[in-house]
Amino acid sequence: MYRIGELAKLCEVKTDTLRFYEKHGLLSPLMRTESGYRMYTEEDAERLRFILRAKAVGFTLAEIAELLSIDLDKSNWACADVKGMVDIKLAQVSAKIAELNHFQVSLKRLSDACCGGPESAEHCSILEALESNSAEVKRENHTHQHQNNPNKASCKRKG
Amino acid sequence: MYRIGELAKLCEVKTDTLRFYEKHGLLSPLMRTESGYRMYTEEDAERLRFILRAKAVGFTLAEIAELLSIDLDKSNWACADVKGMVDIKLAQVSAKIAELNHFQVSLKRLSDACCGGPESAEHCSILEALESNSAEVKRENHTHQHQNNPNKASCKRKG
DNA sequence: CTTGACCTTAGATTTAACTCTAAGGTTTAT
DNA sequence: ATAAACCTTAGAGTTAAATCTAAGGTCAAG
Repeated sequence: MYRIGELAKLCEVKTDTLRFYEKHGLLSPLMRTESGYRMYTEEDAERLRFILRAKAVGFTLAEIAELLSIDLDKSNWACADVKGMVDIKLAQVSAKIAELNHFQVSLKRLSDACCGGPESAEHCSILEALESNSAEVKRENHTHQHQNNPNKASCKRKG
Repeated sequence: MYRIGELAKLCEVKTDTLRFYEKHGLLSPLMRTESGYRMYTEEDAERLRFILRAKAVGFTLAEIAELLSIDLDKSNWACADVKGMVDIKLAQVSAKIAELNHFQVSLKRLSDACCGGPESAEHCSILEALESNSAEVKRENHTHQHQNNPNKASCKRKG
């Protein structure tokens, strides 16, 4: 039997989080001491680990609540139901990755076009790309290069 | 000159969004009609497009506000400053992608281990994986296969 | 002159998952 | 017996970016 702080430490979460999970119906200790302290059993700890594992693969708490209720009533559910949830989540995750890949490609293109030097941003390719409609990002061509920093890669490049 | 609804339609955002951007200092039309209607200039429209382009590469509104203020005062900023912001965002995006890739791999593994059929979830590999500590996901081996659905791929696989 | 589409404001609500605060009761170690 | 470390509750705050609501003013057409 664990007190809330003990279970929290054991599973590396905050006590706040355990109370939050209780308030949202994910994990409610069956027992309380006379003075009202929550007492968690090993079974409660297992349930918490289930929650944390499900979180670790990307499920939201609402989805985890559903998974938990299925888990407690397995015989009335089919593999198709469970796999369905996983596959929906997989599709969501893949969609988010696709969006972020888009961001990543665009950001990389912006970053690569900019010299990143001490030159004034007056001709910064990044700002120009954000100002203009074009999908393409133009390389900088600083007409007034700084005399200092001779070791820095020049922003003048062919193209 | 555009009224708020016109600019909103032009740029495919809601009027609420434009008022929200104004409240947060991103886009404030210089003019109002006598009756108080916002009147946006072409310059305002360009500024909105800047905002939308920056959003499209993943910047938050707070970051976009910073980019806009740099853009209005370019000569006092260096390329390094601008590129720095892009590179920080790139790192954040890459980190998020890495996390989601982790989710994706785990979910795929869970999905692949489950037959997804009408079999009872009592021996569902996905639930078992969430219940147990092991990183590995075991394939299902339904001892009581359903007699119907003979066309469905069997959950019995070697391994 | 009235209907409908548009505009104004301030402020509340949404989503997700906590995180924190205040005010107080309990347990344990010294 | 008292201080430290723990626990309780209800409820507010956080983050981001809108989105919605209520109550009302403006404008063009018929």
